[in-house]
Amino acid sequence: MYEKLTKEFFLRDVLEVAPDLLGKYLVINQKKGGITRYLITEVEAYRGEEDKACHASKGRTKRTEIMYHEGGKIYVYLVYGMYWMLNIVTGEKDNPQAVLIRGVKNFQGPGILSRKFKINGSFYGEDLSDSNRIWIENSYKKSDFYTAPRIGINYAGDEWKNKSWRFVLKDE
DNA sequence: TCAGTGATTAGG
DNA sequence: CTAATCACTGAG
Repeated sequence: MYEKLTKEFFLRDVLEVAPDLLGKYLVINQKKGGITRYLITEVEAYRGEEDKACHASKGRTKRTEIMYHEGGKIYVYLVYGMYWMLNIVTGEKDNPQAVLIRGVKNFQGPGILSRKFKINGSFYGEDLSDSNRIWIENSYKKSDFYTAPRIGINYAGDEWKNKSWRFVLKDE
């Protein structure tokens, strides 16, 4: 049986946690349909107030508050009036970072992923190591991945737009 | 390519 | 209160 990841896993820097999440399992427990596991295939890192693509670059607000907590919590928000984005807060307290779950096996795209899993605002702040409806499980397979620029952040300016902070699992 | 869609944010 | 913005998707 796989092990649920504990808080320590998420307390590291987002650039360590993000690639480490590839090949692990996102586990969703829905009342109807029961427990399902999905292989994480694509993620992006958003790192600190200086990262112009990170929501925390605009400082601490009600929405970004959770990113200032210590790692292991869920950060969700609605974009374009339709799509919930699923993020995992990483790093130490007062160091705003998060990993966007951009794709799982058979479900590429963060919007449709959340629609399928019925992720919504009620997941905001949920603790991944202490939740009965969403968590991450370890896997022992070696994950080969490549990196690429993040998507949908043209507003961030060249320096941040061009960083290869998107991590994609190979051969999936 | 481009519009739908509504929470969030800054500003008056 | 107003108006702009937006870590997306699916249709054409």
